[in-house]
Parts: sequence; structure tokens; C-alpha cells
Amino acid sequence: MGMTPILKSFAALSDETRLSIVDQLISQGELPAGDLAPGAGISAPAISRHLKVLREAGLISQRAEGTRRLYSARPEGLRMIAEWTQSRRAFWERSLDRLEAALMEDDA
Amino acid sequence: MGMTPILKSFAALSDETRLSIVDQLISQGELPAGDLAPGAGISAPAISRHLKVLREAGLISQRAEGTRRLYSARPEGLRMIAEWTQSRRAFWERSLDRLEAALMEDDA
DNA sequence: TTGTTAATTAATAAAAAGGTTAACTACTGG
DNA sequence: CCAGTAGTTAACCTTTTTATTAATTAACAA
Repeated sequence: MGMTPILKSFAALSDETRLSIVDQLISQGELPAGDLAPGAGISAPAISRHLKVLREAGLISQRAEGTRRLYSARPEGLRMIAEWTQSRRAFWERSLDRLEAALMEDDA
Repeated sequence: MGMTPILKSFAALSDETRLSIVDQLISQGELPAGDLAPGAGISAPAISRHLKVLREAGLISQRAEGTRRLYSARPEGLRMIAEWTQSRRAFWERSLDRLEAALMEDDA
């Protein structure tokens, strides 16, 4: 079942480990795969697979340098999901105002 | 493995079906479980379980009326995730500006 | 009480996610 | 060429997710 690309990106981020990887890349800039092991420590292959998911979701990019693979956040990808959540938030907020107003009335 | 509550809510929404349920409840207001079958049509038990997930994530609430279960969006829950994505977006945007500036320099 | 409707829970089953170790690829330095 | 390091892919296993049908609960109408 084909997920829309944006939902795929969204889903890629609703995992603690992957979210932490993206945050690291955003705040620390380009990093080799080996530097991305999160505190608790999962194996290198596991990280590698998370990176693949993130790459396929368009959220990070990869560049080779010698034997290393340097990863970095992909502005376009992140911007896309930022904008999407933004627009959905706008939609929600509008409706939430209505909802909350309705609740007030019920209380009165 | 305990996910933070906010990530649990976030994850609850990164599913096409559940996102659509929430959207319906937000835009159309209170609806009985039976009215929430999305177009393609999945079974009632399946919907019922999605509703349970959303309820446990604090995103919707339930009210009984006769034999029906009326569901509605929960403003506090939605507000919470809106604010969280908002703050993370802010963090990202700041860094994205830096990232993009860096890319410009490389091009030059 | 009996039958009907709305919805949930129980019991499986199938698929997806995520982790591990082991094997492999690809640079690099002696 | 050989050994070592960085990283990915393969093979496998376990856990989680999600769907299905069947059974159950609850409200109600005749």
C-alpha cells in the first residue's frame, strides 16, 4: 500500500532513534555513520538501517569520503515536513478554536 | 520500552487511517464509530482498535449515547502535539537556515 | 423474551519493524 | 598482497502491528 511521500517522512520521524539521528545531524552538521550511535548503544548494522530509512524518506543525504559515509540533514526534505505539519496545524487550530468554543457553551 | 507520551501521540498520527480519522473528527465534529470507516473500507473491529490507539494517545475522547459510541477530537491532546511539532520545527528552521547558508557558500 | 443494531473484545493469522551476528565490500597503510 | 577499519548487506529471530472472522456486550423495540 503506497503511503504518500509526506506521510512516509512523517512516519520515519516517529521513532525515537531516528528522530535523535536527525536532530544530531541538524545540530551538529555532517557526521559519519559511526558517530551516530545513540547513548544506549545499538549495533552499527541497526544504525545503518535507520539511516537507510531516513535516506529513503528524503530526510538525510549521504556522501562518501574514503571509507566513511558522511550523513547530513537534507533541508528540502525537512522543510517539506515542517511545512506540511504547519499547514495541518493551521487546519487543526482553526477547528480547535471552534471545538473549544463549543465546550465553553456546553459548560455555561 | 516506554515511549515519551508526546512521541506516542506523534506515532499514533503517522498512520494514514488514524490520521484520516482524526481529520474527520476535527472537521466534522463528533461522530459515531460506525461513520468513521474510511473510503476503501476496513472492518468495524479494525476501526475500533484504531480508535482505541487514538484514545490511549490522548487524541480523541469517547462518549456513550444509547448503543452508540460517539467520538470527538480532544483539543488538549491535539494542542499538545501541535505545540511540540511547533517547537521542534522552530529548532529545525533555525538550523536549516544555517544549513542552507552553508550550501550557498559551497556553491560560490 | 426475542430479535436487531452498534460496537467492542477474543482468537488467530499475516506482515512489518527492528535488532543481532556473520559475511561481505571497499578503502587505506604497511 | 595483507591486515585493519568503516560501513553495509544477508540471514535470521523476536516483537509489534494490524487485519480478519467469530463471539460477546449492551441498548432498545416489538
